[in-house]
Amino acid sequence: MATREAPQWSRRERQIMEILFRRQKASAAEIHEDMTDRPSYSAVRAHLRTLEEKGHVRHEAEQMRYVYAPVTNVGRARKNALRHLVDTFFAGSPASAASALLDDAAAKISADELDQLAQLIERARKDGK
Amino acid sequence: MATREAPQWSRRERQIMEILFRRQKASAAEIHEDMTDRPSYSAVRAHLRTLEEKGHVRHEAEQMRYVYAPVTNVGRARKNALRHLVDTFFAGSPASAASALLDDAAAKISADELDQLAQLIERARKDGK
DNA sequence: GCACACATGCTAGTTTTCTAGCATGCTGCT
DNA sequence: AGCAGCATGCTAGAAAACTAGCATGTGTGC
Repeated sequence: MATREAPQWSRRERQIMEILFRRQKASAAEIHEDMTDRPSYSAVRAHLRTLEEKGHVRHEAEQMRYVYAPVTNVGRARKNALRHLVDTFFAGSPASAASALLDDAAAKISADELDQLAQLIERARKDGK
Repeated sequence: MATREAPQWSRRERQIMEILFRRQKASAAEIHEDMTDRPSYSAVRAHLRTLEEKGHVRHEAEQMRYVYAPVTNVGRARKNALRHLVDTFFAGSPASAASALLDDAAAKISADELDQLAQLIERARKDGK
């Protein structure tokens, strides 16, 4: 178990997909701007085209330009990403991952958010019983 | 802000690095076995060699064979990976990520772990004040 | 000593990824 | 109409990734 599959995307494709996941949708120009390590605009468009051919991305025409979005449901992608990260870095334990999250960024979590998390834990406790 | 850089590793390299992060260290043969989508053993070794040249991996001789390990401190890699995931999928909010973690896998978190998490939250609350 | 098992070093070819540039079409302005 | 600005479609070449196979070295058992 826990064997690894080759990532489905190439370097650039992955970079583009992540931008799309973050922005939900974006034009080729926006994606291009979002990259530090910027290839030509043309190259980005070409990648979008191949991503579309492979079925990872779709586009809509929005007043004269295309706006791209991931085909995969974002929630599902999120879960996959989480699971993958938990597997590779936290020996499959979501609890360790959560605790790393809390630990590292404690300062940045608001009181409200802490309350919400506490509630979640409370609920999990009850479900578990 | 939140611009994206091209991933530092190629497909295969990434796959290999993740196996190494998960196992901490492994021989070429072990890495090879860990892949579903298996290239030749030789190819794996070649990748390890280039990863080593690029400084991502180091090896030690351990009774006649090489055992490879990531050069990056695993803790640091973990944090990077978390930050990256939080940025791309949770709009930079560690709290949302943590809550997704708890939510999704609630069933799998033991009572003890829940207690620990609750403690962490408690502590974060106090620090915040 | 010799063959076998199993390890690494290296090289060269194939495949995929990545890229730029040009052709083209549409819109709005003068 | 003619032109500028900005969009897409496409193609072909460059660069990087990926791979296999052979050469080689070193212990182990017969």
